[in-house]
Amino acid sequence: MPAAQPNFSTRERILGVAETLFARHGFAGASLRQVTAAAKVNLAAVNYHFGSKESLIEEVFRRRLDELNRHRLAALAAVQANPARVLEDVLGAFVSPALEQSMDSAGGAAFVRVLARAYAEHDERLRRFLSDNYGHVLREFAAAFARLLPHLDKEELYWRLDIVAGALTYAMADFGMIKRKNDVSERSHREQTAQHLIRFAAAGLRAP
Amino acid sequence: MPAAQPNFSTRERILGVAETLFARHGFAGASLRQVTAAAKVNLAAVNYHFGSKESLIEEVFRRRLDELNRHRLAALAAVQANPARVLEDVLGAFVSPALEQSMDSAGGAAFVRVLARAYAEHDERLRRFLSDNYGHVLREFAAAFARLLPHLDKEELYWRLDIVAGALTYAMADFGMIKRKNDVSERSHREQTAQHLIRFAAAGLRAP
DNA sequence: CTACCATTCAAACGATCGTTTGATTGCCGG
DNA sequence: CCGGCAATCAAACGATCGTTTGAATGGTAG
Repeated sequence: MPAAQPNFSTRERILGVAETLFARHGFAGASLRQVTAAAKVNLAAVNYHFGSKESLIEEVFRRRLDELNRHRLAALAAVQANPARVLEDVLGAFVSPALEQSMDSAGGAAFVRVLARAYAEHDERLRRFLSDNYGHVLREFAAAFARLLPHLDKEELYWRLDIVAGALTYAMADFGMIKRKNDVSERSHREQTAQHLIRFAAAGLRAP
Repeated sequence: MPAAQPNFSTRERILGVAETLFARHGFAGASLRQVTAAAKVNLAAVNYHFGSKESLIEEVFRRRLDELNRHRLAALAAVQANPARVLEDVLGAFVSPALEQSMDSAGGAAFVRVLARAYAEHDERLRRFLSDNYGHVLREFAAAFARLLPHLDKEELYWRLDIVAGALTYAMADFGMIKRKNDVSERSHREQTAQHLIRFAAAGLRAP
């Protein structure tokens, strides 16, 4: 059960707990009663502060995506400034901010899982929301990859980026079989994940 | 809305529609009332034929997994018989049966999505069920990969296979952004997906 | 102190959930 | 022709869902 952080405001406690429970049980599977009970707030607080469950879901995304997008674009800009940049640098600019976010905040690790779940939901409304708030970042990265992979035509590049996105989402969300061992810290486990991902994806993208 | 195939038995109609709706809305998101209405059967038929919703979910898996596992192991055995086999052959033995299954049957395409959803669900009971009915196949493939990738130690290999599994699941479930164009048949779209996947994964696995 | 306003609260709303019941159907062996 | 049995059916069960209501609370500006 997710911790209810007593020092935080009602609104923030709801967001934090909702993030964790959505990650664990899905959007349909986690009820507002479970969320408010774990957050130690009144049931009606969700509709008072957010209007509806759907708006709460969107707010869970917006809170983290704003920050994540900013960091990703900044990291990409820093990489682009280096004329000697390689594929691994651009991949790192995409992965590292997600990695850092999942360390900083208590629920950050859960958010990566929530993001992965959103992909699994074919809900049209949710996909549109993500596309609106996320699409321009993906497009900038696609352009950066295109410049480093001139041997791939546009269609081939899109195919591969789609695969990369899937692999990234999956691995960062810990959907796979690999379990973190007890003698490895959460931090170094995620760092290892990112490192393996980047190496793998770079090789896949470079394939003739 | 999924088609209710009038010629099939009540039991089979339920399984087919459930597969489609679970793929589209998730296990918690698709209700038995939606399933039975679309299948044009009585609501009580689910509990009569399957006992519970959870048992229905398991039966949706069992029906296709039995066949899929058989075909994958057969394809792997065929590949292993060839001394000149390469990485792409083993990857093909894993991907092709899923590809063919998604063509043969009406709901086969949906099943790949259901399988991907199951990974996103962190439900312990469901993961155990999948591990029991699926684990030995994954282990056989892991051994086959290990023989072809002697430069990777055991841990490194597991990391990469985990990434490959994620990429495969994601891409085959069409979770990504790439949309099938109208002038491309469903069949050739999935064949293209598989082909790109295999090429990408082979390069990623071969990375030094 | 009082009046206000944002917030919290217990309680209830109607809808929908998975499941169960008991009657009804229709086929099939004797 | 009839008894039995698997299958289907309408209806209802209690539980839980997201949401709404109206009163209680508590701090703050006038």
